[in-house]
Amino acid sequence: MSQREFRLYDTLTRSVKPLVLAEPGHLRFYSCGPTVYSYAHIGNFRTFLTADLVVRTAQALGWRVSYVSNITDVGHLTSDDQDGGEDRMEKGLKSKEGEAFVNVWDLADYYADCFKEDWARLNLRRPLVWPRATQHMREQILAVEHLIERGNAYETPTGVYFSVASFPEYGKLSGNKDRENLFQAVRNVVQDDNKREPADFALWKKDDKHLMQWYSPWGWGFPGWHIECSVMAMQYLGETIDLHAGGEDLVFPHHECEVAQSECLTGKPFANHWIHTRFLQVDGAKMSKSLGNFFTVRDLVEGKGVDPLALRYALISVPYGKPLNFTMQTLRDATKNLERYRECERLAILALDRPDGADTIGAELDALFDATLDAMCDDLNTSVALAKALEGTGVVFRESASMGAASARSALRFLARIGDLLGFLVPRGDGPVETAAVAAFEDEPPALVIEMSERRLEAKRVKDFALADRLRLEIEEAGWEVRDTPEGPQFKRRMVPL
RNA sequence: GGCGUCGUACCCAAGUGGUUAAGGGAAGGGUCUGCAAAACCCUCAUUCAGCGGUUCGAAUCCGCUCGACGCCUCCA
Repeated sequence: MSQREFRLYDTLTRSVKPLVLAEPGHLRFYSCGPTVYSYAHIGNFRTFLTADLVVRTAQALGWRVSYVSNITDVGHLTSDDQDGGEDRMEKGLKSKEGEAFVNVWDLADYYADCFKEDWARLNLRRPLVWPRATQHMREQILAVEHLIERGNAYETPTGVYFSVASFPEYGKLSGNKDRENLFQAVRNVVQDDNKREPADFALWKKDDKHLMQWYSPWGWGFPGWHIECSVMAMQYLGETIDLHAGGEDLVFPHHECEVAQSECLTGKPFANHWIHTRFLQVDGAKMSKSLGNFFTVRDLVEGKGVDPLALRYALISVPYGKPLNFTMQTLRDATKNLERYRECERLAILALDRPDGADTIGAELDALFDATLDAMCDDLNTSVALAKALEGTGVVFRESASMGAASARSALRFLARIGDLLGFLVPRGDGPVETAAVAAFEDEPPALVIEMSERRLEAKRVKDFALADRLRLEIEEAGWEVRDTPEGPQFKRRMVPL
């Protein structure tokens, strides 16, 4: 369909290079998802949005996409670790919010459901599967057995460990190649004297006291953190995948360890291309609960009345490879732009009823869509993509007064394509974002507001403008804005001051 | 200690060797409007943290200085 190359920065080779598919036209893509011990925050979602934009761009190129995004529901602790490490799921259960759950399984299910809800709110594409670690225990145990058979892993009194020395390429992804540095880097984590090398990491932890445990050839216990992704990626996508994604923190140790395990299991490259999303900051600092700058999607949407699609727009406004400093101003800017698209769409829909006329904007809009897609293919340059897409609204607005139905159809087609590619526009009447929060921005105002509006219209008719203005203020106090248009009053939910 | 990123207007931000330094937000002026809102038009960096260097030519390459930040530890 398209001759375009999809270029992405590759962590492994530290360069921007075209995404090469093992099977032409079919992208096999694995993205590391969250651990469901609490609500996912907007930083998590920045990473998932990167994956979403990869999927959308690939689809715009006409590729078939096999997209897998896991859910980690085993609470790996300070993982490779000593017994003092605290399990995150367990910690979640002991926390204040955790009191509501009967056990860690219940907790995991709850947070996984919330995660999917937030996923839908931000209009992320659903993956082919959402595999969960607990549902692939057998495969993980088999993988560990194979690694022992191949001499890449060994059993100790506390578990089964991967021998880093058995895989000379260990460190190729993160650059942690230097032995001394590597030992230095892991010095605090690894305090198991039975390990052959400090950098060796756990494939299986023996623990018959753990809240989540399974029976294995090594007795009761639970799997190491890294093995689940190796196993699930290979199960759903094959031994070599085209692209693997995650947050920048996962480069080491998680992805480094995935590479080691997977390549020792198959003797083949695990992933041909790796992308990592930079962390999001809030008000210039790392997001943390203690700084009070920690946001979840639901905090913003339910708590502050933020339009989830505006949140999406804000979160993709800076390319994934650069840090994004999220502020309320970011959100305001995004909201403003999104409103512009919605107004643009409204005018185009109105123009649909006019005579056809000549399509005066179709070609220009097609070119702008191409420019937008080009930007996305250039290492997901969302800043440029957003700029090009927004130019399209200007084209439509300039024509809007004289626009015939033919042009209107082109405008709507453009908006639909941009919506597909960037995901912040949802086709009317369509339901991928099936939440009340989104609906709230499109629904009718309450009867009281309608009634005030009618009184205001009457006041305007009799030219009692003082009364009309007073009524407008009252409507605003009720949380709505009125705009007078040739088609009658338009209502818009008043933006919550951020 | 190791690895890495960034510093462009009031704010966000593109641009990484060569026409007038994208775009958005905010701000100011104008058109339109009973007034607004939306939309449209105009204005808004001789300059890219600072200092040197390379080059015919640098925001873009090199060096130093200053400043901000991330990872290496559970983390997206």
